[in-house]
Amino acid sequence: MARKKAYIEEEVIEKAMRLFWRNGYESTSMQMLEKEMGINKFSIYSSFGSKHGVFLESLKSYKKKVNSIFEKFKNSTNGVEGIKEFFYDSVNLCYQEGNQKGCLISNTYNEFSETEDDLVKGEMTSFMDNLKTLLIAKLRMDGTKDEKTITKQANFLLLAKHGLAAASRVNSRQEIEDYIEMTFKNL
Amino acid sequence: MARKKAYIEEEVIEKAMRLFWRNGYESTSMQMLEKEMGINKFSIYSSFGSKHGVFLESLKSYKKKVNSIFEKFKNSTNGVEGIKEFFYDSVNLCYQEGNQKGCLISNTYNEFSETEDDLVKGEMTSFMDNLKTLLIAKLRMDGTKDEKTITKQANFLLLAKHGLAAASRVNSRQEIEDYIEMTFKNL
DNA sequence: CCGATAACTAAACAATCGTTTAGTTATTTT
DNA sequence: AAAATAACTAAACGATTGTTTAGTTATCGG
Repeated sequence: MARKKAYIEEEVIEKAMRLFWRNGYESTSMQMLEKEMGINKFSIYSSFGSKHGVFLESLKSYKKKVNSIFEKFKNSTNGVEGIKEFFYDSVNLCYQEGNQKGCLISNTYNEFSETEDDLVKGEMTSFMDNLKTLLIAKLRMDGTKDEKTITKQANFLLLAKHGLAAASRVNSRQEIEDYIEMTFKNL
Repeated sequence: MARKKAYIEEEVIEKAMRLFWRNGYESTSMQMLEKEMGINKFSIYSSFGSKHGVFLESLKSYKKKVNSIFEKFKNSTNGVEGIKEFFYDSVNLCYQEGNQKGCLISNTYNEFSETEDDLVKGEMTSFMDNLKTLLIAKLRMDGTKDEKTITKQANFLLLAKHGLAAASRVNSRQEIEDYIEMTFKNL
């Protein structure tokens, strides 16, 4: 052993994540990352290998935030009402600290949809698949719908969720909440 | 007068627009524009001044496409049913030529939301304002709703439209159409 | 306390970014 | 046909991109 790291990797990734969240991948430069993370380029590269590596770790860091919301959602036994609560929780994350950065997952989905970055894309699709499975499970809870409407409503909600995330970059929180209410009025 | 231009500005901008539509502003380089537009950097700069100028013209070119859809929408006397048709028309544009590039306006809205580019942002907000005015006018047509619900439904539809545009980058056309049907089921 | 080693600083890397400029080619007008 | 002029080609611009590397500093185990 020799000299110790003067930073904690989890902490600097959290900061990097916030930068990517706000600006996206392409518009965030190593220079900006250096400044925001508070460490030298060398340290960034020795810890995460590349800018791409920093981004991948940032995605994981964001997913941790989302996971606690997912966990609550998973444990809910309220059916459709539970989905609605989950939507509210997700929106709250988008407006954290008064910011309007949208959802990092959705932002990334959009930015990378025309690329061939399989690593990032893999993270995206696995996320969406998990969400869909969860939605279907919750929709089944009410016990009144047939499988066909459940599939349809799950797709609907998945798309609404993605739309919400996109809209939370440009719409006010009030508009978003109105939208959620309207969406769940007849499910 | 001397030598004539070997290209038509409208035509090369149409090509540039398709590139921005697919990749966004930041990820599209002058090199790519040269290749796609089929003209030299010099010609691009002498015609449009800068990359930013090319983008602004591209936005206008896209708006022309949208305007024909708007025009039809404007002339519709079908109220909510007319809005639904408008949504379908808009989605068709997003899936033009079998592509899945979303809507250039929405894509731009997302990409530029954290910038301070007032020119681009101006184009965006004016677009959204026009759409909202139109939506309200159409919602009034049915004559059964009070102003409060009209405002609420207009906001809802505006957000749904934006969400649809975002989703059309990653979702299948069938999913999008299901979403539209579900959205209009109770308006 | 000393040699080993890992983390740091800072400078440089090649490549690419958007932009400009010098030099050549083609068209128009006199 | 010659002079004028605008559009072309192509090379270079400085700045910035992501990445690497050489040299220094700090901390560890022996």
